[in-house]
Amino acid sequence: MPAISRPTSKDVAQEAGVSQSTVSLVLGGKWSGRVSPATARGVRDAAERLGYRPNQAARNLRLGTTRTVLLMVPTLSAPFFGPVYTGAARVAARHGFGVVVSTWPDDAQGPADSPFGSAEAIDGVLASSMAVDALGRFPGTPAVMLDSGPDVRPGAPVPTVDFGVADGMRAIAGHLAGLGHRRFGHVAAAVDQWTFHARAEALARTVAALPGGVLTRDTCAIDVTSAKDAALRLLSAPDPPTALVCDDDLIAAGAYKAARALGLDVPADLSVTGFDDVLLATALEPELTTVRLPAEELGARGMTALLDLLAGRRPAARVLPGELIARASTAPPRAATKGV
Amino acid sequence: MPAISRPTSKDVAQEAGVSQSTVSLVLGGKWSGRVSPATARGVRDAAERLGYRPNQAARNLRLGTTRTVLLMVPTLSAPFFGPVYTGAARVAARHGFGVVVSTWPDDAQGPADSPFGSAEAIDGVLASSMAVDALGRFPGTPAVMLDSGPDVRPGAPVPTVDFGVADGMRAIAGHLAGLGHRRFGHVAAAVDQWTFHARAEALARTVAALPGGVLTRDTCAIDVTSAKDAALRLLSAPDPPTALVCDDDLIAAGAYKAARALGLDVPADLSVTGFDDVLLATALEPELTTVRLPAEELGARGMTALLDLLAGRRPAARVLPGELIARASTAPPRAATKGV
DNA sequence: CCCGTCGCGTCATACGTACCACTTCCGGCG
DNA sequence: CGCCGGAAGTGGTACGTATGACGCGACGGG
Repeated sequence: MPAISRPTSKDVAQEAGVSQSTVSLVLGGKWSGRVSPATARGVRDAAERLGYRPNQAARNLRLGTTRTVLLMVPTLSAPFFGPVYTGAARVAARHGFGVVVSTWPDDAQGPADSPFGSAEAIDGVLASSMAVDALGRFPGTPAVMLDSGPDVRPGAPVPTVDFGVADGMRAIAGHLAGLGHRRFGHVAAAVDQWTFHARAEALARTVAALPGGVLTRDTCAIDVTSAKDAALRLLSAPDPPTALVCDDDLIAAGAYKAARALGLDVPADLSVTGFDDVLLATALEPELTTVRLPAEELGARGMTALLDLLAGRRPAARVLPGELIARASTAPPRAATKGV
Repeated sequence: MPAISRPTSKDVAQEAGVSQSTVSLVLGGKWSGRVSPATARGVRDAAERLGYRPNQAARNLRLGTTRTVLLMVPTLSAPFFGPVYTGAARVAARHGFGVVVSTWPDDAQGPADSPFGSAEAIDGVLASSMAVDALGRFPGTPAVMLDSGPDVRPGAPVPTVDFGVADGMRAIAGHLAGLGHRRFGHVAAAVDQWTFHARAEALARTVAALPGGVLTRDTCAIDVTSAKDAALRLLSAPDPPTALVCDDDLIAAGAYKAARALGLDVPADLSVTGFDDVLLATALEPELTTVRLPAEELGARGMTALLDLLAGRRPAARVLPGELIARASTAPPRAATKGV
């Protein structure tokens, strides 16, 4: 299999009857006063005729830059990170940058020294907080953290783009409190990440500030069955909560299952809320009240910050507000309804 | 901002007191009888001390290969393609290859007209059928198609890895027929792709071969509300179907909503089936009977085929069987139950 | 008539790596 | 003693591109 070698700029030069330098000038676009329009057209035609595509490796070597950034996320199998990629890739493409994705620790196999294969020709790194530990693999590379909280790496400050999850959680709690709920159950993700700690703390503070507010709490993995079990534990306590606040839409799906298993109707007997507003939220019955986190914009903003950093500008830290989406899974508690 | 230049193999050579050639030999691993163990250790130590990382661009240029393949999918925001990536990346990493993702037509921007557009340094392309049209952007590049059907590109044969969707659909129809269903409604995706054509044809043939079998059909986009509308149309016909066969799990979620809107219980009044077995299938209530398509294995097999192709081996076409997953959304029809 | 200038291009080089061809050292054998 | 051969390592070059430093003819002013 003789790998057919693609035409080089030298071939184009020969075809057009000019020198390789001229080809480079013309195709590089900076020939304003150096090449006559006629010659430029000839070069373009020759390139077209031969189907010339510049060799990226040579260009990268010459320029010392790859115009490629690495997006590090824990997984693409979860519904949340696809849109993050989409937003990041859109902004990158607009600036002529490419994006390579690395999932970590999903890719924990292969040569242990580099789970990233040959993708190390990188100008910068955009890393989700869940992949923060892998940042050390790229010392000296400009980086931006996503959703990691404001206090990551106090020694070596790294720009961050975060969600306003605390505000989002306060909005949820306020919404439920406004409906008359006082007994809250928190089905929390057992994941040691800033975003979940922030959610838990915001909920706890809001409930504590509510006259008569009571909060119970249980934890689970981010999957349906584990969430169902945790919800069952909360609901089988004496004086069970009238509203389950879930850290995540998928966890809320587990809460639905728990309610169904106990013969409770959502939302008449039990209000349930999620977080993130992934596709699932509108596929469930009833549709889920949740907080929309603009994942695509997170990727876009993060990429913008990273490109700023690469251009020598200092990016501003940025917080993207979450938005309460009130759907059909929340309603006044039975007791309150009776009370009125 | 003086971009701090990383150490090169020349720096390592100086540090170790040897020539650059020797550094290359040692770090390249092919020094079996050419370099003394003592020298090799010295080189390794020096490299470690300086934190040397080889420059990928230079290596790519020298070797004429990038050890990187492009995965082209329509989007990462849909739940199906994340696992495809995961499987592909796992196999690639095991062989020292990296994967870059391109979503298309999601990324429909960029200076595509210029030959200096964002041309990627790529050894091969792994393309989902939904992105088949973009293959033309990489002429002469080895490629493997995923889920495109056996007859794509008759002129220039391209290896393919497909799902056995026809068998999967026959399994669904057989399962429903075995429960006693005779009146089927097909909520079909209005997408012009082989996989959906194959599903429709397999279902039509199976129902036609069933004594007393009746099939009605309506189409929708792949989203919940559009699917709900299509399902409502099918269910509001005279003599409505007792089972809705959906092209996709998300469409099945729409069918659930239609059933609920009409006051029908799933599965007592209406059986519903999906396709793909994405995360959603077990989050719904009742859990969805569907066909599991091993998406991760599709990516893995496709990558294996592509690496074979790159190595000069001729990959065998491969079909991955779908597996019927009978859950709680299917049951005998009311009429049949009464009949017994 | 000569020299500066300008428009149009070309020469040469460097980026960092891998690898072929070559040299040097040195012990052993005829 | 001379020669051979293997071990150990080095010199040099090429990959394809971008770009600063030049060449060169023509034109025009002094």
